Amino acid sequence: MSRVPTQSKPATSPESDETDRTVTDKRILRGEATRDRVLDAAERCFAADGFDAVSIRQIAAEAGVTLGVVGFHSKSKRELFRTVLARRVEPLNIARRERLAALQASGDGLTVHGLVDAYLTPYLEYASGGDPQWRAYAELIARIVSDDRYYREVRDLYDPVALEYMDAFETLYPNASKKDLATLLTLTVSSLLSIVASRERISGLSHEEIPATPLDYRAVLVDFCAGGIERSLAGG
Amino acid sequence: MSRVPTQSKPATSPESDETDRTVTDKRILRGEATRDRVLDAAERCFAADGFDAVSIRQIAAEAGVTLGVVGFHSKSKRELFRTVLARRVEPLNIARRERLAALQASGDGLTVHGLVDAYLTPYLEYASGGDPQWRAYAELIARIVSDDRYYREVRDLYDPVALEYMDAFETLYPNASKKDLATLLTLTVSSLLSIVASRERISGLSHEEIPATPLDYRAVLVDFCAGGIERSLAGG
DNA sequence: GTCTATAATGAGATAGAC
DNA sequence: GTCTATCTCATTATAGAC
Repeated sequence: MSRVPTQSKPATSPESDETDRTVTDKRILRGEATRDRVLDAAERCFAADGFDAVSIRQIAAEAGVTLGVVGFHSKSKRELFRTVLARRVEPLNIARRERLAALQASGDGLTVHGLVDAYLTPYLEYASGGDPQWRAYAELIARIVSDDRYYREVRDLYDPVALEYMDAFETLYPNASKKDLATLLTLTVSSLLSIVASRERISGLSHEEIPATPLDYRAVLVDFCAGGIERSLAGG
Repeated sequence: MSRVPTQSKPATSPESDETDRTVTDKRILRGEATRDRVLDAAERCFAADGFDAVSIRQIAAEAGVTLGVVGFHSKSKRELFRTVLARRVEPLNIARRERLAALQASGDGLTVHGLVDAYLTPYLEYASGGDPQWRAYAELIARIVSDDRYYREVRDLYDPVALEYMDAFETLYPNASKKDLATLLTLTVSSLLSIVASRERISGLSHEEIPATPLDYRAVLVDFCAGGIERSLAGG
């Protein structure tokens, strides 16, 4: 991100210096606001249609800027994609770590059901909250997880916390193999994301209306995953 | 599919008539073989990179034909996609129906575990079998299920059998709501497909090699889904 | 049925005015 | 920082030769 070089201009008076700095600050502020609008628009477009089906022109139109502006804020379409994906990882990771720490502090309270709930709920809450950008991000993640080509770009951002949860599961099932634990955690994540990605299918099969939010599925989803993990690790 | 009009040519002798028909048959044969090569190539390309990322040129190159040939065999890229998706539905549906019928014929043998196994195993077998085109198709389905934009094109082909399984589950849990049954069946399908789509993630999390085939996950997958359904319908 | 050639459109990226 | 204009390249689809 470049800055307007105020230092190179000779300061002839305090006033002019003050004016220059104000102008610069305004430009930077406006630039960051525009940048956010571009990232938000990209997030919505990528979530709705996928990386390959979206053109930079569409994103520019959605953001209300011209093509050149998008080019200024990100060098390539791929970099734009990665920026969109990366900027929301921290809040999710933090929420999951806090819930895990709370469970572990409670000592005997550590259960499969509690672990699954702690891992799934932050995502469900963001996906169901009032921020449409977070909802778009949730849909984007649900879309790319089934595509190794794109998931490789965020894997390193999400796997550390997933491994911490795997360790917690291992304290409950010390004899379980790493492979089974990794498989079951992956199935849990897939189930979580399919709640966001496949709500249309659910309502199609049940011939009922789509419930309002992914959070409405929390109970059945957590029961499904926790019950599945326990049954599988109990040995059929 | 057009045919070369042999009737418009005057038949001067039995021999020439015979020759004409032989030539025609050969042309048709060659055309169908080419058509299959195009569909196979499209199947592999769509499975590997997704609909939007693949160009018709790539498909033509993969099939070893020119651009015009692909255009001759399917009017548009989208029609080609739909043809690829539709041509393998029947064998899968038949296999699932046969297994369901066998379970129901066994009377008391009907269990959640049995139903889940019957629904999941045909796909796992095709995805793990010797035919690379079936493996590509399995990957393609796993890719598009998380994308309503494409899944709508095959939904009507798969949902009838899914509804038959839902009915079977309902005989085991008469009090369960349609919505819960649809949710749990959707979670089961998502789990199944993620075994094909997320094997790289599983091996990444477990720091082990990727097992040879999706069928290797059959036991843990069926236990997970069956245990999850039972736990969820038991009410937490 | 297959191929070559091309039309028509849209893509990503960037240089330069403001 | 933003915008206009354009370069370069790839795309889908199709018309017409063989």
